[in-house]
Amino acid sequence: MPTRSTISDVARMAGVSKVTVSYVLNGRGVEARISRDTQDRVIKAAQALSYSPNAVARSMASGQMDTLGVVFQHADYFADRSDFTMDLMHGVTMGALAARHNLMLHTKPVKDAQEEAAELMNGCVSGVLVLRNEDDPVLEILLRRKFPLVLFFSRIQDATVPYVDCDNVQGARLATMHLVEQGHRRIGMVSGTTHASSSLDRLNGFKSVLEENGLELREDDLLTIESGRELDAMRGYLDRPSLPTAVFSYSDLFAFNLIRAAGDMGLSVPDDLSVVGFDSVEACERSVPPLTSIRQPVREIAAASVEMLAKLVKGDPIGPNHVVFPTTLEVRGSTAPPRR
Amino acid sequence: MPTRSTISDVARMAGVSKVTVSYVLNGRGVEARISRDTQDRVIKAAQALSYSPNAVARSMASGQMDTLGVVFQHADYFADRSDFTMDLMHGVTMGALAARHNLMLHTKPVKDAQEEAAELMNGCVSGVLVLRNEDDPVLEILLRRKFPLVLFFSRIQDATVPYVDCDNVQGARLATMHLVEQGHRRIGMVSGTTHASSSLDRLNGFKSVLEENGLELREDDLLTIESGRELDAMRGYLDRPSLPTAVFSYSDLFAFNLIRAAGDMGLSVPDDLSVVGFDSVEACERSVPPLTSIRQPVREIAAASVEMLAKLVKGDPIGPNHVVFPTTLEVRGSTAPPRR
DNA sequence: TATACTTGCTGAATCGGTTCACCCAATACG
DNA sequence: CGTATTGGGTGAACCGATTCAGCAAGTATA
Repeated sequence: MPTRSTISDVARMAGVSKVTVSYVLNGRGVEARISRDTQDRVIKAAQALSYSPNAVARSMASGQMDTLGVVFQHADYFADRSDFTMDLMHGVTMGALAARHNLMLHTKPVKDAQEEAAELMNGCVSGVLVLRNEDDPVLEILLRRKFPLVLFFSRIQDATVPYVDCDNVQGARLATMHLVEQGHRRIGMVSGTTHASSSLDRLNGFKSVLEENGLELREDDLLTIESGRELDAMRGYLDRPSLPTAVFSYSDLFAFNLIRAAGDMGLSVPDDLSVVGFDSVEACERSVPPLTSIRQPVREIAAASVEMLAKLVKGDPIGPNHVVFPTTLEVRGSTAPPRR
Repeated sequence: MPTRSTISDVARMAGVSKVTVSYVLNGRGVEARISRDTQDRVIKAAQALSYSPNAVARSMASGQMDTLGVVFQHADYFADRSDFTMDLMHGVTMGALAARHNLMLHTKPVKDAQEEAAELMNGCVSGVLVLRNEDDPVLEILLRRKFPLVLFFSRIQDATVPYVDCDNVQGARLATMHLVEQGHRRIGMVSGTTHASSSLDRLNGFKSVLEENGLELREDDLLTIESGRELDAMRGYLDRPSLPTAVFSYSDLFAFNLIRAAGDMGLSVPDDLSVVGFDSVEACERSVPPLTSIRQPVREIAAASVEMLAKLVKGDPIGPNHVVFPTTLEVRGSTAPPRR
């Protein structure tokens, strides 16, 4: 509310023009050949008035903003208290810190994709980090309008669109190979929504290992969770006369539910059923049994995404426009050789 | 990057002036007496050009922004993966959604408080949500400059500064009364940093109950954790010839560490030592023993803070400028009557 | 017929900066 | 001594909206 001092105030006080103030305060004094003396006067005046430039006006004039947007799939992205989301937030904030940018969470309600895209492109952001998938309408509009964006934890067919993600195929392969090595011959999978690239990649990685080992994936050994009601779905999955001896789960969350469902059905993990998760959240260590899982470097991926986006909006070369981080297998107690 | 259509483009296409377009698109057509006919033409043109107003220019002209800032204590606020932080994020995003605002995380690095405050006041935000404490230099500057702000999960002496928080005194009282009711006569506390209002309030609530029950707080039964090395501090605390039979802990995190330290020292919880935490994080239920704790409605507090800030910047009456949510006691297995 | 409202719309100023082209004085060069 | 060159600085346009005062034409009132 209180009226804050402007560049004109500083100019007046220093006895120079706005232009001079602008140059000096932006460190372009030399380039604009402003004398040391004048520079000092300007700086003194600025300090005296505790002036600091209005970011809005600056953006308006220069067309550049120091803010990057972050877009999630849905408004209540933070509803589940997952390590994944926390690590993601930690990663993006650290990345933004390093890139000297602020971060904008797009939370203004919108009525349709068109409006959402408009909001994004017209917000005070110069680019956005997007966690969306193929054929997301908002993503489509942003791409069509060539708005600077980097996908993170997701990717789409169009290879020209930059993304940063972990190697989901490799992660799934690690998990599956681990099960194969333990001697499992009938392995199932609980997959995530077919709309997410991570889901499809993990499924493909899983299938590829089965194939390489001459193992067959029975149709009903693959459970696809589109959304919600997981526990019920898991129960249904396990309530069959003949079951796989091991299951690779799209996520740790699914895995925990699967283990719980197994318990409900009187199955013991890992004796009756080995389970591998994905994400290696902290709870893996405390769960009973501790969950074998695939770790992806969430913070690093998030930070790298911001870094890439920052370069992109700045016009710097971004190097490769696909950055893929490796994953690692962390063996805990939920996997064991199948019972004889 | 691609040049986007401006209000002038729309004006040209519709054959009217920019002014008219502005009025129509802002739904002020009636007020400005624009004919239905003209309005239609403008709207058509805007759609044809898929125009949407530049938020920066709009803010510049109107002096209002649709963005609220969020400021935490430190840059790596998301480093610990706590339910508290997740719930806070969930709350603020939901609140922002309801208030039709975007949210800005201040992550640009700064060299001092002065610069940080300047960054905040000059960023594209019209007000900030602040989680800071008494005599925080940034907070001080913001207040001195009368920049719109709402404290959340914290408060300061100055009663004119609005805040939203839980009733920390009452929460501490609930916890302590529970221990007293169980028959404990010597009760200790692990307190948090003396810089945080929540910490002081909980300590005061704790002390008040002791006093009311004629119980004395021995000096060495109070452990104050300023930061880090908690586990060691807990060990030191417990490594004494004579111990309290119960301890109220500032947070669940501290409580878990205390329980762990107790285990290390061969003490059993709750047999040798009852422990009450604060926050009632999810892990309370899974821990061994499950942790008795005080629940505060983090999401509601966060959402209410945003709501209040939104009103504040809009100039609407905010009602009471202190909003305090009650807390509840959740009894689990970590508390029991003292051993005879 | 003159006056007063309405209706419908727009010109110009403004927000607070940035940027480009250009100007003036002083010194250097030939 | 005339012409470049350099140092030091500024005027004016512009970014894309908003807002207020005012104008012109048409209708109602007296």
